[in-house]
Amino acid sequence: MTSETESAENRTEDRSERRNFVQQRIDADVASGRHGGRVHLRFPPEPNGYPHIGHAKAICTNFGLAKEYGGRCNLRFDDTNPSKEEMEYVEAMREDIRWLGFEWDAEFFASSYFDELYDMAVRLVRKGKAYVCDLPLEEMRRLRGDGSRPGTDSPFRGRSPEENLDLLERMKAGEFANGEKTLRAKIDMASPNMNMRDPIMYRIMHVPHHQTGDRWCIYPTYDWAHGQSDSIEGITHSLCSLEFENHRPLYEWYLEQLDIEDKPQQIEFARLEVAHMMTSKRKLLALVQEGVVSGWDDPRMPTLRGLRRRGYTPSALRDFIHGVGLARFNSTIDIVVLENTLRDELNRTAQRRMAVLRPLEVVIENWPEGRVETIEAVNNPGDESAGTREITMSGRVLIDREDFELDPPKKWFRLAPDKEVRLRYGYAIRCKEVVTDPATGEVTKLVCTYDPESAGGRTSDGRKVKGIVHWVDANAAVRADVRLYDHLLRVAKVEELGDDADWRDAVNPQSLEVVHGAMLEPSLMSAEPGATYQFERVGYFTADTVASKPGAPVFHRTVALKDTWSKIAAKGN
RNA sequence: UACCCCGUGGUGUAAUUGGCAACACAACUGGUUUUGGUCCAGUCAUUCAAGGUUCGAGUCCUUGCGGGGUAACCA
Repeated sequence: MTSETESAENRTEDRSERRNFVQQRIDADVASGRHGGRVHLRFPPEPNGYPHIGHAKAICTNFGLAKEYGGRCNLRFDDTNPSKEEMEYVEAMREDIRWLGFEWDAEFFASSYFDELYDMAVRLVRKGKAYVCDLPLEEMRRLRGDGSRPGTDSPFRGRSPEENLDLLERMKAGEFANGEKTLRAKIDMASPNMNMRDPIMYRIMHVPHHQTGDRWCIYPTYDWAHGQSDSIEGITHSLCSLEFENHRPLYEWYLEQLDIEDKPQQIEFARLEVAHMMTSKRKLLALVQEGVVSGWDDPRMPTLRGLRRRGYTPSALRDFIHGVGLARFNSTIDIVVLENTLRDELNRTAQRRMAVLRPLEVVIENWPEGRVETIEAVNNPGDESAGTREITMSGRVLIDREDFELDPPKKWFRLAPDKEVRLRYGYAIRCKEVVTDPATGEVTKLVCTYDPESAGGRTSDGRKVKGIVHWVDANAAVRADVRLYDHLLRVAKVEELGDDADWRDAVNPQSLEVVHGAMLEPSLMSAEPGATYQFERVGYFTADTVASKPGAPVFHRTVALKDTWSKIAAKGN
């Protein structure tokens, strides 16, 4: 039983019940035979940054939908602006898509179509539907007007197709400087839709391109490239985010002018926004550059490599995205939903271990001198096939400082003076004496007794021991650093701080806490980097793939366990 | 300001297209439990507002209110 198959099954099951608006559209098209009944999608990232959780939504949606309909999905790098793009990001994207569990049917670059796109532009020029404009940036902006005022025709709008053709060729040949001329579609300067006010198709950029080198010095804009690229690839449904809504008429206009028959359909849906996460490339870059995080793969980052290193699994991410659904409404989902999806999976799959983050020594005074007992511990109570392991117990154990209170609050059923708790898998112990440092008042040691009849969950007289604490054998435990991560943002959204606040104030200054000298069950020493365990009663922890050394893993908290006690404590006090 | 899109529990999505408002998470109650975890049971909305059409409206129409997007030679 892998989580892979399980989540796939869930999806199929859901298919008959809940259909989002995109599925409903595709259902209708398949039924009516539009596009010949084909479903062909594409995922079109611009290679200008590391993929993050937002990309995961688009990836899962496009590849997932294609799979669901038995259709195809291409990977297409939307590389029309070489000044922002790099091969590094192309590689990262490929890697992360595969990690998420998807494979593209074909890979393309928008730049592969530069020749065809140019020929199409020539056709539009010949038809009198495009012209070369000499207006400088500022002037063009002024003449475009704004929402309440119609624009004014460019003085170059009336150039003849012959003149335009000549100028376009010379633009392509590199005769002009950056910004000196543009190719514009001739549509309607009075359109209420700004995108239709003679939008730019080509701009001059004397910049080398990671795919085409210095072959081109004019580059198509997104609008001019996108629909045509879709059409060339035979895309049926072109999914994009909501902010492209106003571009749809232009998308369709170009296809119409080019007499394209089986037109791909642009469908917009809302981006994913997760509270306490940040997906602005600019801001993430700043965090990396300013050393706030250790890199793009820092386990606090919302990047797919950050989440991967943190211990997120592809299936948990897919399940999360699937659960969020698709809509045309901008919403923010709470990060606890993401965390819960992960916990849900890890609860089923992660082996249990014991680890004490902040050790407190417990001496068991009636434990027979020198005796070491071997105890069999279950690896996963919900999965018998996970088997068992052996741990040892001696007269000196370590428990977590959080599990002892000198003056316990109400409903406390952990350890306290003269109170009894059970050591998980081990014996019940009672606290007889508390040793404190006379200088600081800090508790340094507890002296306890144990009930020799209390192995295996019972007690000598049948009394109930409500509290159970995790522990390690002081003589066998191994020392390690453990990193505790918290949300990168201390507020749900950066915008909460107000318009003139510095977004850096939204960053949680305590997103990382390093715990030195945690004591772990010895079996954890052989943990493979990337392996995730549940530290019982504490949370899920992953052996860090970067910081771990052979035989000396460094663990970090992937996600904490649900903590009911903190709620009770908060209410009761 | 103009144009476009969108308003369903605390959150994210459903509602057989005009027919008993459903699912998940969160929260709260209780039960089980050698993890205060898991698991189980239960509780939690007259669908932004007003009006209209209709036997019947979350769904259609009008107006208002609220939120978002756009007004780059970015995508």
